[in-house]
Amino acid sequence: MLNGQKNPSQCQMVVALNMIVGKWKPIILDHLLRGEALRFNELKKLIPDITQRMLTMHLRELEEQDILTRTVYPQVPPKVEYQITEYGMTLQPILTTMQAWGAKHIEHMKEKVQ
Amino acid sequence: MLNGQKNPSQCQMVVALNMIVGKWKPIILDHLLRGEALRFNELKKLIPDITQRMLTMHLRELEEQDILTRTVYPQVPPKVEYQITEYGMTLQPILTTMQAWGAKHIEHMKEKVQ
DNA sequence: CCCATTAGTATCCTTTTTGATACTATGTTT
DNA sequence: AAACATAGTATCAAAAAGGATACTAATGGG
Repeated sequence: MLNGQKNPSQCQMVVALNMIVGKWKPIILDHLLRGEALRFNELKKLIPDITQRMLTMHLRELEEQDILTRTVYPQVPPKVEYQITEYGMTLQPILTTMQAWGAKHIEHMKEKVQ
Repeated sequence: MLNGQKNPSQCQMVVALNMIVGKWKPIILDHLLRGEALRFNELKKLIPDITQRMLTMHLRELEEQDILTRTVYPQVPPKVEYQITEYGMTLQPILTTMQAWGAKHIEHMKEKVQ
């Protein structure tokens, strides 16, 4: 399972992990994985506590990694749409697996407390 | 898929993610998921570039989350063994899914460069 | 008595990540 | 002419993560 363990960034798991780590990235991905294009401000409203700066940064990183597309409509005021790519959709199994595990883990923690 | 999106830490995906993020955590988990108990120094040798500090910190976090057990043998020099728990084993699907995706992504990146 | 061994701690420092806040461009509307 | 809307930047500050290095305890062996 491990390859290149000298530097973690050569490890296949870590390569995958790096696509989804970032304080708000899984949440952004989750919204976009529903398939519809979303404007910057729509995402901002869906994720109220994110700062514009972090939203921009995460979106730019995901764009650079072919996970989403950024489409600028030459209008004023500006309109910019973000949409998941086909390649980005391949991340779905990772997020789904994590979501299922996370749900169970929340139960696990409740038991521990009692 | 999203629940509690106000604070990312309430999101099920993020809960799962938090178990495996940390520079060396997936690598530690990968070694322990093979099932055998490993001593501190054995892990250190398997992961040469990790510092003792980070190894200790990651192991303690994983222990606290019921992912592994820490067994101290009262000997001198000390012997401490770390072993994955049954609960920790349930992380396997996440890591396997990520590993498969990571492998494909490395190919994807190669194509992009050429 | 001194050294080696193991599994750590303690301290300080650097890097990375995230946050707060203010600012910008530019057409449209009032 | 001023205000508004959108999608950002820029700058500085704070917090979190990680790294470097030195130190420790206890005992067995030489």
